[in-house]
Amino acid sequence: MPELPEVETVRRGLAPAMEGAAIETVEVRDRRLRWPIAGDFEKRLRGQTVEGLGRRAKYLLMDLSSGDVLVMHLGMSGSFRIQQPGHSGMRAKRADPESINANRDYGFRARGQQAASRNDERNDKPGHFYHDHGKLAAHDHVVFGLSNGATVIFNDPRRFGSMKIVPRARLDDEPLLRGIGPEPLGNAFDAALLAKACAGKATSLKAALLDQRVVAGLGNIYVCEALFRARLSPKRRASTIATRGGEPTGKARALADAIKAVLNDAIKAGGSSLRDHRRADGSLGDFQHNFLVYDREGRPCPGGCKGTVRRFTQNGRSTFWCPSCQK
DNA sequence: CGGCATACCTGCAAGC
DNA sequence: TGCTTGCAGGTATGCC
Repeated sequence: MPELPEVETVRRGLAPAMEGAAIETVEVRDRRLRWPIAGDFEKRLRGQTVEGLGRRAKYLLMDLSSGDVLVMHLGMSGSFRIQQPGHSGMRAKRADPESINANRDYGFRARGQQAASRNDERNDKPGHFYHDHGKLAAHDHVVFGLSNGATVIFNDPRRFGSMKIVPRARLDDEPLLRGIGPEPLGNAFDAALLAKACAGKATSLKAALLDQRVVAGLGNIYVCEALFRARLSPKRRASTIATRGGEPTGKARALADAIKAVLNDAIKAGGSSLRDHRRADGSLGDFQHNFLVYDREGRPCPGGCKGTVRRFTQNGRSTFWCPSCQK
């Protein structure tokens, strides 16, 4: 699912619910993510206050009062949702967006109702919120119960996502993050930096932009979209947008501008919802309606050039483009 | 080292 | 209807 705009949307959705709250309970229901969740995971999180929620490339970084950072990746199918006290965790069907909040129940357990898990028992008394573990769905792998009553749930059908705890002081040495290129929405990113990263690269522009060492956070959708906006061919050698010294050409400027614009537009729309990506509050992102070429094979070129959007496989993944105006 | 294929995993749609 | 096939938003790993 998620590229930079979707991860940023998730971050913005989770931050208000998590920052300043303590993690009271951690339930790992399936440790088999991309790598097994470490054995001390729960112990290192329990009791910690969430000091901040950041993002680097497609990673979410949860800063904890212990000095640890929880480094999380959504893989292809990961998502978070928040259950607030007083709301059920039922998710609306896509065809029925109005029902998102329709299925309420009480955040206080009715008398005689069984606690759903041992984690609930400590809060299972009148006047205390319980963490609503009773509404968990398939592929809900990690459940955080917060001191403010909210429950934050990580769901990931394909289990390509990951969670790893790293001491903040060693974040710079973390292999998952080390070597990642510039943040495309950061101040440092510009045509010169992009040109330098592409200089000398024999591979295609498409492959170069997918390489997280060149630019952070782009994936298949936004690479296709940025290349279209810049009218550059995905097949072009990456080195051809820089001069020999790594100096930017006009093409590098166009591409850097296109990358920033498409990411900003997508974040503004709350990301793209292809299969079931949602914001953490359950609402859908809208940007998929603004795709110009991605998943639009056979349609007329949206640039009005009389060409047709085509699709071909490049490095094992679908590329969508307009061969008549992307050069 | 750079560039490329492969592997990991589930769900869904299309085709037979 | 039910089966098979291919494809999906990512990235670490291993091979040349």
